[in-house]
Amino acid sequence: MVSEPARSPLKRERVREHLMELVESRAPGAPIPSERALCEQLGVSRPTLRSAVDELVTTGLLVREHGRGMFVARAKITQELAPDRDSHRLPQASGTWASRVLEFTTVRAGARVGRRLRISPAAEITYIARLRLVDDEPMAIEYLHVPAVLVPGLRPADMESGDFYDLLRDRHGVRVHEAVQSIEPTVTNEEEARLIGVPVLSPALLFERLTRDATGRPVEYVHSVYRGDRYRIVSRLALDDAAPAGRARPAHGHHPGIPPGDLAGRGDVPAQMLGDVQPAP
Amino acid sequence: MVSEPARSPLKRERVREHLMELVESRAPGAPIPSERALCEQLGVSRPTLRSAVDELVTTGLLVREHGRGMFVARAKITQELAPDRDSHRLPQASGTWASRVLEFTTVRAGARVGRRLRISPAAEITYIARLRLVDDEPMAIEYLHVPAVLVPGLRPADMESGDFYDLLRDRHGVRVHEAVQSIEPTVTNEEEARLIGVPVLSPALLFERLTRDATGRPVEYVHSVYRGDRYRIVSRLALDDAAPAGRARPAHGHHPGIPPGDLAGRGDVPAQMLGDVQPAP
DNA sequence: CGGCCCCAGTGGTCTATGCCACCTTCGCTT
DNA sequence: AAGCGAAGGTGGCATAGACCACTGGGGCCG
Repeated sequence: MVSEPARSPLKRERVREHLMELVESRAPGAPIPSERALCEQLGVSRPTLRSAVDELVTTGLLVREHGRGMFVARAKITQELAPDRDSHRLPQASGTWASRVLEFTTVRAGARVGRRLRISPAAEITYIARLRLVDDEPMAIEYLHVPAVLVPGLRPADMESGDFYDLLRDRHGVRVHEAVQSIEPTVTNEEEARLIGVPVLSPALLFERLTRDATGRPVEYVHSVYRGDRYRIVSRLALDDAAPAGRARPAHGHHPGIPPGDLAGRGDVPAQMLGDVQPAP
Repeated sequence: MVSEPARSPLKRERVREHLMELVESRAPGAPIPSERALCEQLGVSRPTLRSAVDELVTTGLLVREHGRGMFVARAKITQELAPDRDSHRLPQASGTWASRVLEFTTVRAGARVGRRLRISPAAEITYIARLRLVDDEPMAIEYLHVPAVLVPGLRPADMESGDFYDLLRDRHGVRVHEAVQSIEPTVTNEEEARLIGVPVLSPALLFERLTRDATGRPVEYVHSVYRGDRYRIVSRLALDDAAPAGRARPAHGHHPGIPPGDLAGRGDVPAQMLGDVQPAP
């Protein structure tokens, strides 16, 4: 990550070095030469130049604007390891949350979603994509998949206000009971980046959730992407041996980020998660 | 991301969809056809095919092996998020965990760590960097910072086996009580990528944790990076209205990934996190 | 003068192609 | 039988060129 004057046999590396110096010599927001001009200056092809630029865009040093040019990034999007971050952002639950429906259709479930919802791939589902906003700024994209038979007459406007689970209960007689949710890191693709307003390949959190009613019937499959530069999860962990009476002590291994002791590991984890069974051959 | 039978004008999109179904129809670790074969099958050029594969690789669905081929990624290690209900059975982390100490020194705390641990920047801390392995494969890097006065005589070997919190209690008389932990997405830098064996800029989870004893005194500040392609967090959520008597119903907003209803914007979350107080200007 | 359109320049996508580095395998050599 | 080495397949890197989509401004036309 640091200097290293050693020249790499990779042209990309050399180009990247040049670009970084170019960035540092300019003020934030300043334009840099066009791709074609840089290609000629550096004697490389455009795909090579672009691939080098891609890296700098990912790390947040450069921004591209279609039809306008490339510019030195205004502020660091993603901070590198050492979190000197002066700005520990506001608590997650703060701000005013709102939704904007991007898409609302009834389509066939298809193989993947059908498997998760335990319905036929040909069965119809209500598919809803909505943007989640906090104080009018995009925070996440949510893709909902609900078996169509469960929510007859559902309208897009229903998804822009109020609580969906309340709606399910009060108007469709469906009471959500439990959910299994997975959280993993990812990076944004083009569509996600555009919708939540961050560069492509920015860090993000990917949530997947399968919700069931009391009978165990899947009622919704949700897939959502939260921008990583504005969202984080905070948890308080009780580690005490002498826990408040009557409450089981959560062992270390129960918390993400606190692996079990070296000899403790073994594992049969729930083989099926989110209903996506993958029978080994 | 999911479903959406709508065809995109982008070939990459179409190719990606094909690849995803191909991945899901195979067991983890199974090989998929070669790049050149897939190009012919799908009628696209190799750069296009490769660009689509790139997305799935950074997403963690596919892995490439130079000279061997492409394979469906293995399942992720999963851990359960702090269970708000009594944690039932099931071990929360799979695999056999081990550690390898990379660095073990005593240094001055410095401004950043000193602030978090509530000690003088000039005070000495024991700094430990260790690699966390699961089934002998690198899973995470952990950077521990502990006030040196708390752990006199601690040796590197102590950090390679057994539970650190047990060690603190039994040998140093320090009983950890609670911790505040934040989880956020990031991407690997050069060093991290090298240590945990993933490409640079791969998705990863960044944990930060401040642990305190019963008196509220900070005893450890941990900063760790988990590879995103092999690790995820899974949580079971109880959403029932009619919750078991006497237990508060977890409101939606309390779960990451389930934002509060549109009008609900509330927010009581610890204003200060990880001891890094930053009064808003 | 005002509004519209067109056009040049920019990034975005895709193709076709070549060569290199790496891994596996299989047959030849010792 | 054991070892070695060449061949063929795989992913990795880079090229040159074409066309599309978007932006902004300047010139044309009303």
